[in-house]
Amino acid sequence: MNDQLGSWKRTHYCGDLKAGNIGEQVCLMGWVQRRRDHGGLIFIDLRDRTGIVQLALDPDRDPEAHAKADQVRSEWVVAAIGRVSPRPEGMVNPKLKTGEVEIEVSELRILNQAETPPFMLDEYTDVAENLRLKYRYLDLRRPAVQECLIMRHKVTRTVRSYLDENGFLDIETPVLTKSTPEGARDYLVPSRVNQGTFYALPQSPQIFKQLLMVSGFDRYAQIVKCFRDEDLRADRQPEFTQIDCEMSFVDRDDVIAMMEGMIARVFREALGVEVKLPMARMTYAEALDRFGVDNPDLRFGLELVDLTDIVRECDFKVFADVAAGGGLVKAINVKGGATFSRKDLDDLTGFVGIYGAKGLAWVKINADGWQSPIAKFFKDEELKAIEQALGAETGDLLLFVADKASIANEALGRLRQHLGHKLGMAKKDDYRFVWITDFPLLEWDEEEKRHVAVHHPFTAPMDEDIPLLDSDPGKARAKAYDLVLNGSEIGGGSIRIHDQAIQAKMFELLGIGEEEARAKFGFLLDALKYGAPPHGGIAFGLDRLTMLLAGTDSIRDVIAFPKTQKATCLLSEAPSPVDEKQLRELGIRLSSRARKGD
RNA sequence: GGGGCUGUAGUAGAGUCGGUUACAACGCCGGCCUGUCACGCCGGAGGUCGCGGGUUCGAGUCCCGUCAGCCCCGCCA
Repeated sequence: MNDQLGSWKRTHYCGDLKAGNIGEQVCLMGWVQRRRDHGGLIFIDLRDRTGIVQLALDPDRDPEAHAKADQVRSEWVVAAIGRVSPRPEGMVNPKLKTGEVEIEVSELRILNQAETPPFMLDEYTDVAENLRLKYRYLDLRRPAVQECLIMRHKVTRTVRSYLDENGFLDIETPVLTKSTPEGARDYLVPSRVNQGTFYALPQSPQIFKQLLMVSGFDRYAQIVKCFRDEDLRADRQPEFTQIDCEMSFVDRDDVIAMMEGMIARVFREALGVEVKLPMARMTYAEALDRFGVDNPDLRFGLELVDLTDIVRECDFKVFADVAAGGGLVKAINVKGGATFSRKDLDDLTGFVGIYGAKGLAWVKINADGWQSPIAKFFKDEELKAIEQALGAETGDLLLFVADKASIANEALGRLRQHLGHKLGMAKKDDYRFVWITDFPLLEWDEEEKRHVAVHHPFTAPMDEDIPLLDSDPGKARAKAYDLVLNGSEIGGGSIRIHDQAIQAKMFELLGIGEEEARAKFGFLLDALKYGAPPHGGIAFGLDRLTMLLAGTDSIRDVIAFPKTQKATCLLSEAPSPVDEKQLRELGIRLSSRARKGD
């Protein structure tokens, strides 16, 4: 039989008690982390979200409370009244924040019992993630997991106050909205009132925040859920949260400066880390050239070197053919990498294969020259030129990828990130920010045989590239920018098109016909006719940002109730079938395949 | 859609070459213990080896399929 809370009022949190509280009468409430029964004395580690404090129950001092403590088990919910006392000589526990004190309990109430949990809620037990997710409410009791969500709270709190201080208005946008072409697959919601039609959940509030600028709100911001029905990754969930901002009468540098200030403030208040401003910047072209990717990790070197011109005339047919065919031959120098085993090199070859590279050439620089399957194809002056370009010294390992530009860059760029981490060159508490700018506006989609927007269809071209929209649209650059931290894109945005004619031109370039543009985006095109101010903005991935601040490798760690890789919730068992009646109301009939659960 | 890793008491693991009754740890239950703090000591219970099929005299172990979780490619403006 449980005790009632009665008139008891909690006076302190467990983790807050220290030597300064000695002598005070306190009332504590929480969960039993552990009970240690010495036959006579019983110790209970009482836990709440602030930490743990030790309750001491002495049978001589209070037999009734001691008898109750005898029944108590792990994860039972108890309340205790007692006196904060210093621990006896030599009994201080330095591992505990509250280790200098303990509570001499005079009265104990069992508020609720608990079944033995399916896994131990201590810091020592490693539990399979599917079990953690099924019992997420128990998993969330663990301090390490709570820490991540507390970090998330600190981020949102800081962001909200910064944006408020800078005149941003928090305005909600619809969750039931209109499906748009371009971009990710939409989550659809059937309409009961208008059978046969569907709302879409927003991939982002993009168009609505632009409309708010047209309305004259000047600065908008929202911490908002977004939905994309695409496959999951360690850093991707189907519903995720953006810090979404938009500003009027600004250009790129204004947005960047405002947002740098916000990120610096977040790092100061959430981590105590000072970020040096202004942050570094790099063009997209430079990032690709030096690092092979548009999200470079700048904590280490290992930069890509373009050898295409050096090997153009060489006898190694693979390199020469790629160079002649307009591809790239690039390499990185792994300092001291000559110790890599044959298996290491095979693994690295497999690694670049994932990104489509057909091979990975390697050279070990030994004291007596090149050790390499391809050494024999190169003349002395070519060897020298390659060594010089890469700054090669004895003991180094040179790794080459030759392929069309997109594959050579990505494969070697990913290899660089991989090796940087594997070789311990990326320190966790080293935060290297860089803005990537001057993205291309469009890229050619081979499958669909048309241009698609690199950022999104509302991104403004650079002023000087506007004429290119007619002559050579593939060459036009965008007023777009991404913020990259240690190899992760944490945010991205752009200056938007505020001119109706340019927006219409953009749709045309994307192969969206006038009629389709009208049907899908007519309300935006109309709005742009009624005095849209120049405007632009950005959105940060709150989950990814929090991951980096919390130092975890999985986005699930910073989401209270995350979904599995198959986009299911192991706790609630969503998604699930619905009643036939619900479907009838919506005018929906399932295919026989769907009914069978194929 | 594709590639890879994992799946054995409640938990996390060991289980060799296919061979007797599937191990020890933590947790759980009972007993002892008045200064522990991942307390200690003694005893006990606890198994659909993910699931289905196959090979074999014999399968946790080998083969095929399947399910689930994770990592990755594609996908994610």
